[in-house]
Amino acid sequence: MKNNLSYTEENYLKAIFSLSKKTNSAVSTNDLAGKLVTKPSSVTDMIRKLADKNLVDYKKYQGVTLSKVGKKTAISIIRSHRLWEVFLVKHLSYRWDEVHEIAEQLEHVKSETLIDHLDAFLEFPTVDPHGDPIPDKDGNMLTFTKKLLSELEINQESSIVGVRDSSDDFLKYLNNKGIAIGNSIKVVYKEPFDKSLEVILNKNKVLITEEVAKILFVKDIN
Amino acid sequence: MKNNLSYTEENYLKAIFSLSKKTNSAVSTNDLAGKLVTKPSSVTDMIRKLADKNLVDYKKYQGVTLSKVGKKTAISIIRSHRLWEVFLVKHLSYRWDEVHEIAEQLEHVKSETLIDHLDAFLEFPTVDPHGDPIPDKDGNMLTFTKKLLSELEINQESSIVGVRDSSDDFLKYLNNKGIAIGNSIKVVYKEPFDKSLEVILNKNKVLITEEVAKILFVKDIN
DNA sequence: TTAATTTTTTAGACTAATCTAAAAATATTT
DNA sequence: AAATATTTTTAGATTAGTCTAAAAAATTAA
Repeated sequence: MKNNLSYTEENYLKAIFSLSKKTNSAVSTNDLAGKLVTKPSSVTDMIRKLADKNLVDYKKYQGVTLSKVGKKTAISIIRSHRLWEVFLVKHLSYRWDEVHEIAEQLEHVKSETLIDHLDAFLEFPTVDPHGDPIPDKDGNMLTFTKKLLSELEINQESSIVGVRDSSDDFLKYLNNKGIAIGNSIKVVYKEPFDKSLEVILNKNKVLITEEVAKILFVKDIN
Repeated sequence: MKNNLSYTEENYLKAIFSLSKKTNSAVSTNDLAGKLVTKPSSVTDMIRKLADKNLVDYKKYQGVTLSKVGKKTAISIIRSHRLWEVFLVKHLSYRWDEVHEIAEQLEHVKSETLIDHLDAFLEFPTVDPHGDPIPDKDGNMLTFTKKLLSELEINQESSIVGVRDSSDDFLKYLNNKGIAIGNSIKVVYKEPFDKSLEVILNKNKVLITEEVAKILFVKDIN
């Protein structure tokens, strides 16, 4: 039960989790090296080590998948990361585009109880400041398919869950328009000519350009 | 200005700081090895490295002292540690005897701004849950000489700043008697026979045994 | 002030995580 | 299916932090 993984091992598990989520299959050595900004040979070494610890399943040249324990571990690190992000934004007045790097460090703090205490203090949030779901202590989390606003069907009730990229200018734009994560949004008309969208945002009719619609993530409601 | 020290280097600086505080002179290789639970040869190696980075002053066989930069760094780590302890006790409902280990990890999280944000969130506390002073962002902190209650002179107004050792039983005892950090305390009579103390604690007369008086830390007021 | 003891340093080795360069396996093209 | 290209693994080296064992310096005792 006592894991005691190194900072590095934990980051590998997270990376494997996130890559296998996308492709839904075994993760290649090369992709992992890309994600972790390291060399494929280093990845092979580390995967071996993780396989020895039964955290991943691995056969030479076949890529790697998380074992049950490995997946559980990865999810608990993601939980930690996202809860810390909530803390930083909600209580330490960071903006959600500033917190990733700090949470990358905080997520590795080892304690049997810390994250559950933090969770309670934050009143059991279910999404982080980027709109990503936070696993609960058993590893369950909301599943929704995040898509770009530009891909949303007409009249589909949905809500804003995040942004793809976050320049300062874009954040100011969102602020100006009163757009925030959690807002309800529905496309009522797509202008064919310039692909701009007429949307109902928090009960107000607003015009959104294609450029913006390709940065905002939304999810369908129910 | 950009330090970027390793976890280990930071712990050496902290250890040197705390040992030189006590003896007020250069710290010996052996003492450092004892404090850090490592071998003297390892200490020599690391001190070399810290000396190369101008964090300590070191001459072979002469022990080591912190440089100006080294001292500043050590104090900022201590600041971080103690602020995190306040957070854990005040907001995550840990007891003050449970937080050290977690704070040992949190103190090493690197960010230009994190600790100042945390400080503001906690409303600029000046002492940690053990009663130790918290340096402000410029490194200044309250200085007081912590002593055992058993060493306190008759009629000296003082306050409780911490405990030396913290068993569960002792914490329960403190709870029972309504004794907490920050309470005002004054010895009005020392019984020569059993060395028990008659004290005024928060305006109430209380009897304290020698055993207890040797666990409680107090400081003189003004 | 020598001799014995203790402290500190040096030399050489180990582990974790990484790297480069080369070899082996797999995948893609023709 | 053979040739070519790509991916993955292996082999051997490097760095940080540690270790043991032995040598050197400093301290204490006789």
